[in-house]
Amino acid sequence: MPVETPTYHHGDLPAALRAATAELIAERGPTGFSLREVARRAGVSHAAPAHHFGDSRGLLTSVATEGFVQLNIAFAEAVDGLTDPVERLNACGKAYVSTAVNYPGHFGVMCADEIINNDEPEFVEASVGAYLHLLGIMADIRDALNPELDIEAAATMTWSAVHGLATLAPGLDSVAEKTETKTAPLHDLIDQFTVMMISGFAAR
Amino acid sequence: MPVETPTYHHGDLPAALRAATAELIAERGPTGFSLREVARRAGVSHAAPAHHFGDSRGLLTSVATEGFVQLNIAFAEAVDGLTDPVERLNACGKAYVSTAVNYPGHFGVMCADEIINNDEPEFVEASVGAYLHLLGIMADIRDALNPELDIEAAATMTWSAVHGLATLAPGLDSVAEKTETKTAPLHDLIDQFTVMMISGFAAR
DNA sequence: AGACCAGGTTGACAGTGTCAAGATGTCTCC
DNA sequence: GGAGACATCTTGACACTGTCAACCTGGTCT
Repeated sequence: MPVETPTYHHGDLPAALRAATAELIAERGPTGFSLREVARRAGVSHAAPAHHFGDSRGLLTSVATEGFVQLNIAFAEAVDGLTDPVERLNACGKAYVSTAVNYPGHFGVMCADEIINNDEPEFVEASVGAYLHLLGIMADIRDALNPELDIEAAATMTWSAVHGLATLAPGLDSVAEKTETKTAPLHDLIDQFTVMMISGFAAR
Repeated sequence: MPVETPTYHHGDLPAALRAATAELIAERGPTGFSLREVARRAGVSHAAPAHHFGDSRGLLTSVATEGFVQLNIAFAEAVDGLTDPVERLNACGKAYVSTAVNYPGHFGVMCADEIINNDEPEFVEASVGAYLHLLGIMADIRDALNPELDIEAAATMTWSAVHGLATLAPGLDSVAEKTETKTAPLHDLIDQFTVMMISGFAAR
């Protein structure tokens, strides 16, 4: 996330545009996004965003980058003080889902490769950083539990599982209603998830 | 998926429109979808789709429904002849990812609650059917391995894991490139996934 | 034969992203 | 302090979009 220097006309228009974008996507989903609506909410003319972000992909990429930066912060806070790699993995899983739930607008574009410039340097740095963080935890787990663990595969599986959970989370209740079944709280699901993954990772 | 009776003007316009929609979404993603472009590809005027699907949500819902119907077929074919519940779960996981990869246009809208009418009866029937299929396998696994297994939680986790994998699959290679790591083939990942999940389900 | 209607077309409307051109405030340099 | 120079934002235009109303048109039924 680039730090924009406050400008004279508007306090910090780029930040305001990102906030409005996240808000709008949280309300209507990525397809409901509209550059003009964002400009309207930020109180500027329809062409103002172009001056900071080029086109709408640029703005969405900036929001996605901000989301990954936020995710990295959440990861760092989650593992703070934890030494046991298993606990660290669990904490990061919860942090991932929490971030997705708390920043739905950001999360909606973070993995939407179709609508962002996923080779923009700042975006690459933030997203790869998050992945490397997970990979580091996996390396610790390998060292502690199972020297033969394929850490890349384990990281991919963990990311997939948590990402899927975060993606489907908003619809889980509606499915439970239709099928007349129950849904466990997200928090508990992640705990069970971690237990399963870990027992799998340890099992060689 | 409703079976449309061939009409006199066009052979089977609804099916042609669904096919064009899936093709378009596969190319440009859900946000790149355009009703007029779909009509253009089907060789009809821009207002023709409305006659069959009401608005664009109706068309997208129909495509999503078709995707779930296809998924149910894939599930049925995958488990055909298999008696061991663990093998059935593994086969369904692969069928899920295969369907997502083979029908990217359909997959892109199947879980996109923001842009479809997810309470349309035909859609509910098809999507709930797929979930119930998974739930049935989980019940078999519970009976065979662990009577205390929470099958709803297990089903949610499995669906999340496989869905996440299917969602992230297109981007895995690009991530591997950026981080200079390796990515195992999808097929192998699912195998490892199943082993892990099963050992988790059986535990305790 | 005549009415009816599903299926499709045409034309209009407001809304969209993007581009070019103009306005306006702030900075630097002499 | 005045004058460019520049970043920032506005205005206006263009082609495109989804949706609606009005209009044809080929097939069906009584």
